[in-house]
Amino acid sequence: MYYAVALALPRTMPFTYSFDGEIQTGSRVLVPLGRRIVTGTIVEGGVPSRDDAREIIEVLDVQPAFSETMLRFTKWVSDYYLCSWGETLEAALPTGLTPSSVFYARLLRDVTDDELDAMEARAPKRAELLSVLRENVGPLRLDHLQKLLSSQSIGHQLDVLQDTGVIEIVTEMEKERGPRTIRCVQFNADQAADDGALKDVFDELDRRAPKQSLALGHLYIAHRNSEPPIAVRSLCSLLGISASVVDALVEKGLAVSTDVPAVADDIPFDVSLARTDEHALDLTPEQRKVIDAILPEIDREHAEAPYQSRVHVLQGVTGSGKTVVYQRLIAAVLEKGQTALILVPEIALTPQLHDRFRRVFGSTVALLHSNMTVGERIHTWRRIGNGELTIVIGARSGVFAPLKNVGIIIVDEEHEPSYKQDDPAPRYHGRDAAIVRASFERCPIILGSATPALETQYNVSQGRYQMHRLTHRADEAEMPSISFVDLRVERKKGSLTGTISEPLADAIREHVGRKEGVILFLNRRGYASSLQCEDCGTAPQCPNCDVSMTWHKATSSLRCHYCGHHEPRVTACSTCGSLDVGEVGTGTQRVEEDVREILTDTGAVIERMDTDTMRRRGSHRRLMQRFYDGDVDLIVGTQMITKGLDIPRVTLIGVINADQSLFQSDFRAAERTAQLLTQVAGRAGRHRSHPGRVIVQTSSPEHPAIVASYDDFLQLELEQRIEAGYPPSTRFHVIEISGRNDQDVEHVSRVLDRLLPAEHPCMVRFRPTVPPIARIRNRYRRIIVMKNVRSVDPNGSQFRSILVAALQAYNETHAVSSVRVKVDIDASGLV
DNA sequence: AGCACGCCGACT
DNA sequence: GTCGGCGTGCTC
Repeated sequence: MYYAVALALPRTMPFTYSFDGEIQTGSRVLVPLGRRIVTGTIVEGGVPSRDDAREIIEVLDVQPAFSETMLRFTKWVSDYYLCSWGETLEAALPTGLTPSSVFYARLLRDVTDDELDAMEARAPKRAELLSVLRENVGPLRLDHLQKLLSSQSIGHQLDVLQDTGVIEIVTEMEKERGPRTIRCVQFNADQAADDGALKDVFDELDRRAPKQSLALGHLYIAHRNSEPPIAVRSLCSLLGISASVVDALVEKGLAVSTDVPAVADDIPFDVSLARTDEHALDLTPEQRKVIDAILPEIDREHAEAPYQSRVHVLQGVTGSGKTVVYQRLIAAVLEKGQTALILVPEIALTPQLHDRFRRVFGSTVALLHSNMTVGERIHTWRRIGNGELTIVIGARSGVFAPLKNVGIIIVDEEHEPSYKQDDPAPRYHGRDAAIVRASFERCPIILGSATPALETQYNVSQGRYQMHRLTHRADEAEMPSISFVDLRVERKKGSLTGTISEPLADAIREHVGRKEGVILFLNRRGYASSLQCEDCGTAPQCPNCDVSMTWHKATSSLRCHYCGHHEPRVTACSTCGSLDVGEVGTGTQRVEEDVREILTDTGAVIERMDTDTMRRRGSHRRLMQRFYDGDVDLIVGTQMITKGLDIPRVTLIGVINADQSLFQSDFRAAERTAQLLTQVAGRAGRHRSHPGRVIVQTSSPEHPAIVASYDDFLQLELEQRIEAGYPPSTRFHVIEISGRNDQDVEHVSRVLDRLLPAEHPCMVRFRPTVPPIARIRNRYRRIIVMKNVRSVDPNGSQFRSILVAALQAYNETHAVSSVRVKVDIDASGLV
């Protein structure tokens, strides 16, 4: 029997393998690939035979990892975003469920010092390899060995050593890691059968090993009270004993130890930041209306005519109670025995959301996020697959959660750019993929946001999506008052304290003086400033990328955001040698210093929140807690601050420079700016007793993205986009060509330029250009921008066949492997 | 994507 | 001979 197996190789069709037996479609299998062993997925059985077909080594699943629906869905993603099916299937599986082979080197005999010395002269590399291997006891992983020798390739040396019989290469499979476990102990119940024997045991222990007696006594009482096994660590710290005491009890058979899966996401957050028992809360009339509109789609009978999945948009101002609407609808879905999928942009930043769902739905809520360990993720994924967990809250990749019988999908903050994946294939959009999944699942989908994306708003106006609005805050708090400070005027007056104008400074003092919470928001991508020579204007550049490096004062280092390169502070300008190198630009660190100056001697506690300070697990949550409790007066932060922040104490929000995200060479810059400002303003003034205030500093107080209402802005922006031929009137795609050698890259860009038709009614295509960042990670770049005109080519099929034909022609006849060609469908706009 | 294979130039 | 540094082509 021959099977089509999808492998995570770029632009390849599934491979054919043989197997003596039946395997269900969607199962993961281990197959040989060259000299490696990799995990693939059975996508079809009973395919035509091939002479060169090799045999499937092992079937990894009893129950297929992918359902029929998920196979069709992942196939759609691969076709739409132009990658191989195997790449999408790999992205859909948690890391760790796609084991592959690992190679080890093992020393076969002793190597003497003399032998090594002799080798040193002729083959230094080989000698070094052997000596490293000799130092280590046992086999050494080849990738580890390569790192130890800091070498690109050690293949040749290994071959020679293997041929001469000094070493052997062992192949092993990566072991699949289970969930993180905690070692627990409990009393061995068999011992309790006979009270007399038990007493003897304790008497003996009291004489010989009092600590063991103490521990056993504790375990015995726990056992009598039918308590669950206790963690060894807790027992030890409780009784002040060491783990060896417990080991001894286990050794004697008096106690049993078990490994219990640890639950990762139970970092307690004990304040109920909002309503505690929201499920019992009365709904506002607006909420009621939305629920009533969507509920019939959930309550419909299966027997009814095939249901066409509907897309609902829920536009609700901050605090209008979107979450409650989600919860009510999900409750209805669960009642029918179905499951629910919730996508959020960045889970690590929205712990409250999880708390709120946990409170209502208990332990059936699964969280999938990047901070989980491999084991935790696998454990959760399995429990979702077997129906133990019925509600999934996940980031972008959560769209691939193995839920069965999905009854509703919710994409919260649907406008967030982070839903678009851009580096490893598939370069999919989480929201758009979710809409497609909903249609495969035949269930309704809700796109929620206070500031819907322009595309979404456009689809509403075209009648494709159904709009629902929540215009009032559920807590009946008033909307904050917004005022603008013209930075141009303030600058002329000379009234700025660094980055902060006098009106904002006054407001900060006033609100902090009243012990109310203040947030200062910096809306720029990135978070640090850079250095610049004051004589010639040169800024230190990254050696690998054509960008200026950012200046991190705390570590006194320069860093590149694109490749991660970092180096210590430069003392002199690399171009003119001047020693006057100063800081430019505004980062949170800079703003923090300015605030400290303004609040000197007030004893105010000021904290910073950006990717730098929030790297550690749980630090975001802890800072929020302190802010909530009033232990922190003011937070300076980046966009991160707009997420999941729900703190009544906050009565003043200052936007340091609203223009900073406005003038970027990207067609979504204005939209993003308007969204950020609307979102951040919504964070103020949560209670009637504390009216909120928002102060926006800007140099363009006339720009609609800054001063207009969000809905008005969308209207204006839509006209401009249509005029310029940008989404939503077109689909925006980018081909990126990159490589080490600029000439090769240039050559390939010309080849592609030739292969793609210059003109076609269904598209507007640009000639290859050098992007604003001409080099990243030492690779030179070109881009070809293409706009697929929707009015001519409604479903994009015309454009698709043109593009696929060009790429195929390139790969078959012109491909240069030193140059990489990547296609970004529905690109974000940042090139 | 990995990885082997082959070719070249440098060094010894 | 050794070694590193590419570019090229293949993996059922």
